[in-house]
Amino acid sequence: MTGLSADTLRYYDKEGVVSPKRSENGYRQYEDQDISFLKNVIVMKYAHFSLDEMKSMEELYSRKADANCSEICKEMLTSKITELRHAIQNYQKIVTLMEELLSMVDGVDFDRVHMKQINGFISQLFDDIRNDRLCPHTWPSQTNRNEVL
Amino acid sequence: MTGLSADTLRYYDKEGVVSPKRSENGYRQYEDQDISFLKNVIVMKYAHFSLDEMKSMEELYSRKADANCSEICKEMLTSKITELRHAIQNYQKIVTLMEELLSMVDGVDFDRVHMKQINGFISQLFDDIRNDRLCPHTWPSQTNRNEVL
DNA sequence: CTTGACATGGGAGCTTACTCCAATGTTATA
DNA sequence: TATAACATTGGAGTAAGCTCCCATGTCAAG
Repeated sequence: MTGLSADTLRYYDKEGVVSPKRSENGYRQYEDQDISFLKNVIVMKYAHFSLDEMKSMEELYSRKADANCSEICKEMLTSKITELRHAIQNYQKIVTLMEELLSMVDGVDFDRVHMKQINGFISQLFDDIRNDRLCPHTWPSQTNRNEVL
Repeated sequence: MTGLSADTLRYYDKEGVVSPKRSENGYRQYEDQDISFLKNVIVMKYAHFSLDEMKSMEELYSRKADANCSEICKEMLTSKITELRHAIQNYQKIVTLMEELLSMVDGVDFDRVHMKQINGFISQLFDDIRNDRLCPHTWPSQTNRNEVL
């Protein structure tokens, strides 16, 4: 129904992302709500949500929450929306960049001036990306052993 | 200059993504071209290119290639462009979905009819995503031990 | 000439998200 | 009732992409 493997479903259960009810014999019983959330999991996975983020979304779907979800959940949603909006804008620029590069290699003439323009465009895009403070996978985690002392 | 750690640069060198010239003493010398490509690496990383994909892009920047890159490189670029275009469309829908969910939890009334609509929207989006054949990270790799026999 | 702050490679370890295997339990069908 | 086809758990292994540690090597400044 979702295209996920049995192992993956067991893993999601173990991690607390989707924990369906169990029947008498201990078998997992996925209800409509679970299936619906699993589809949302796949959608979120597509948008590179982490399992932890999905876990916080699970509140919204679980029987526990009636109308509200925790601050953590709301903050996650808000920052994800911002992140995705930035991503859309940057992806559009990246498409332009990739098309430029492709047209360049398809064309007969490899133009150094053209290449310089492209490099300028990359620098610009690089700065845009660096200036969002919302792209966890792009910049290294700040553990930084050098700052220990 | 790029925000990447020394360890990461060494790793990229080892993996053949960016292999700068070495000076007499064996130290890595990053030239303008290398810096430029490293910025592109970060841009590509933002768009979830794998290191292997970046490696194939490296052809375009290396002194080896003058005007053309291999078929593999072109195909990669073409399919990445398509993938990103789909991603943009789906991300837009996901933003809408997340905004719906957020407004729902912020509102006073948690509406089961509303939730049904949202679930319908998720199913639709789920099908859209499933129907692109270009989302490697979303669907499980088809190793499938059951098909061995 | 020593000291300290860099660089090097090799290799171990970490995180995320699975994926597989083995031992065992449950259940529908011949 | 035996057997096959499912389910369960625990735990090990995998791949990507780093991240850290360590023993050495290089080099500029005091």
